[in-house]
Amino acid sequence: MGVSLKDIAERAGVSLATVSNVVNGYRPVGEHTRRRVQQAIDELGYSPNLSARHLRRGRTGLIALAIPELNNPYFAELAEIAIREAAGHGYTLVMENTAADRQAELLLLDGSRRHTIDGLIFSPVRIGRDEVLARTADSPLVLIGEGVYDVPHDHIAIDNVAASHAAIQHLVAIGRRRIAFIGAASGDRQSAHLRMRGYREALTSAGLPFRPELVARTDEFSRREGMRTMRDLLASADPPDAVFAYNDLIAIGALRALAEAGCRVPEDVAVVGIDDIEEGRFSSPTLTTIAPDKEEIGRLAVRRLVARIEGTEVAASLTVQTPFRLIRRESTGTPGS
Amino acid sequence: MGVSLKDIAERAGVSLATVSNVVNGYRPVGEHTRRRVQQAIDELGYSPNLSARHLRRGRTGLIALAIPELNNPYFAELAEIAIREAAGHGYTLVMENTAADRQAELLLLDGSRRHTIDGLIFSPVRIGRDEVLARTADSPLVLIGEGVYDVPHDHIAIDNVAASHAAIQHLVAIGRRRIAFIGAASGDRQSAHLRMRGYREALTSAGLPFRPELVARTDEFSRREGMRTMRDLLASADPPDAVFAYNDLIAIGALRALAEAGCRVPEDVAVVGIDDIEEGRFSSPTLTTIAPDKEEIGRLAVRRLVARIEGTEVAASLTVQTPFRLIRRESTGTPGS
DNA sequence: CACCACCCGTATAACGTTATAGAGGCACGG
DNA sequence: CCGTGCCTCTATAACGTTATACGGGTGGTG
Repeated sequence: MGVSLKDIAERAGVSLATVSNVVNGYRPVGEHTRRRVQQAIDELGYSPNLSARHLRRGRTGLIALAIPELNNPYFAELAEIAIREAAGHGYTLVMENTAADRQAELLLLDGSRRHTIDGLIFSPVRIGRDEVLARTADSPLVLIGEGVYDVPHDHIAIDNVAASHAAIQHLVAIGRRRIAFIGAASGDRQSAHLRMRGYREALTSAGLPFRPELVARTDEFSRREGMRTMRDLLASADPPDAVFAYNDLIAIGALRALAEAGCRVPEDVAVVGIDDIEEGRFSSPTLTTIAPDKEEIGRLAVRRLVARIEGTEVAASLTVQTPFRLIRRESTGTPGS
Repeated sequence: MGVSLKDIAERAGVSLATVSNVVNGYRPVGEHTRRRVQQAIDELGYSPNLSARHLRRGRTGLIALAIPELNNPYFAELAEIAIREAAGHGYTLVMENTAADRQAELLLLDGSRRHTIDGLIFSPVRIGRDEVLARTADSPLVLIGEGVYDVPHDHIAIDNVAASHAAIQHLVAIGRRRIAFIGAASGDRQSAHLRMRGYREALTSAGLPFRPELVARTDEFSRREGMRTMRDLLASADPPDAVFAYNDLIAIGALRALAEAGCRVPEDVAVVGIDDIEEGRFSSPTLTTIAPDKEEIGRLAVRRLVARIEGTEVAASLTVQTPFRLIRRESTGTPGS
């Protein structure tokens, strides 16, 4: 069915290798023959068979982006950026959904795609340093998001502890004293621990007490869980006057619970999230958030992975902390008002 | 680097072909040798090289899902379903973002992935029947979303006209008379025309006049545009008492504009969208919407594509209309209140 | 004029699979 | 005892590329 190099070669009256060289520009080809070959290519509508190319080259041209949930707009936005960047480097990006499942993460880390992909960009949730070190697959790995350190792989993340500090400081600055944290998690969710640590440290440095009853644990980082836990907090003996949420989705769930309970935001309860998803710019009230530089994270992750795959980058593994900034919106009171 | 069939064959003391047969189960293999081969596979940790397999089989194992925007939660949710379904059939799904750009759509439809993918699931925005008919690529194509008809390809969509009817009927039923439509579009956006037609027809059958000044055109189907156009409508001489939006994103933008203007929803203005994205279940107010069966659309699209690829399905092309239902939420007043 | 260097092009061997044709052994019926 | 057929297994030819080694001209140089 397809037009192959052979067809082009016959038509142009040259050898296979020459056509290949015209296509790849790997070796110089004389002006005259190049013309003829190019013309044959155009006429027959040739495009290379990637399976064959990849077989020969030992690469597949595919890279995977493994994220815990596609439905989380943060990851959808990140994926869009990564797909674009990958295409720019001649790679196709495939998405892998780990659903924040430990088994799925282990499988992916170490093999399920072993011969399918040239490299992996991975946002781990459930696994840590030991599991990453135990990996046997030999394709390059770039980690995104915090939680795993001191491993021989490139790593791109924001400083979660510092981000939490910024959020809490902002809430303190607008006069809040009883600041809750929604999104603490059980054992293996590393980044939840880091954001929690930042929360706790920032409270201390602001001279505020840490109150365990103001920390809400969630099973997942979803709107639903944000709503559920916010309701619980409101029903407690001494409800908070501010909420710092693990991410924007939880924050939006919290906003919903607050609206249902008839609480005014930010007057009664102020809310801050992390991620700066588009949704938070249009919610009522709009959501104050810590905005990571998604563009930078997505592009950098792809670039470093590609560099490793192609052997351009041989330096030791690198950890990059990308910048973030606080974006004030209505949920903590706009600067003007 | 990789372990190949050859390595397994040597270790197990059998031929290449036998190992291949054990792996694929294509031909029966004796119990004894099967054991030995399987053991060798386990010991050496073999996994097949997909590039080679695909080259040989003439298929890549990749299918593409081309959508206008990954950032639109509707498509993100659909993508997640399709990825899962594809994996279940042994295919890897790659996402293609057309950004609702005509050139990008044409390119994709007809070649950019010609040798990369076995089939394409396509949600066209800018192209119509003629362009689809002019396609030269020979891989199967499944269309999703409305707008292109009478082409020799499977096609899965909801009935946009009927969906619009349902939305308008609901608004009429709760007593609205001045119903606006946000999301009309210029020339080539087929589904916008269909939803607009349903809007117009439903008005007529409800005995309401069609008022051009209540139709708002948007450049894209985004929250931002929903907000902008809603503002314009509110500023007009005789603002609407209800809004039917092309999709939930626009509806959410409209909700935001209404909130900023101090309008009560649904008392002053009721709002209905289409898509049933998660976001609309947590917005304030929650959003009444027409819910397509995304699970069905995503799964069916993949299944039919795979059937075409593998030649299982040889029947003439089929158009399937998947069900939808109206979900009443706060933005049109809950049934109880 | 012989030699080397160079440029442009060719022939060919991989890459790891799978499908096809066929070889060897064994049982069975004639 | 031989042909026939089945059941396992093997040898091998593709699939479409790219990389390597090589050949045949041309021009410059000693």
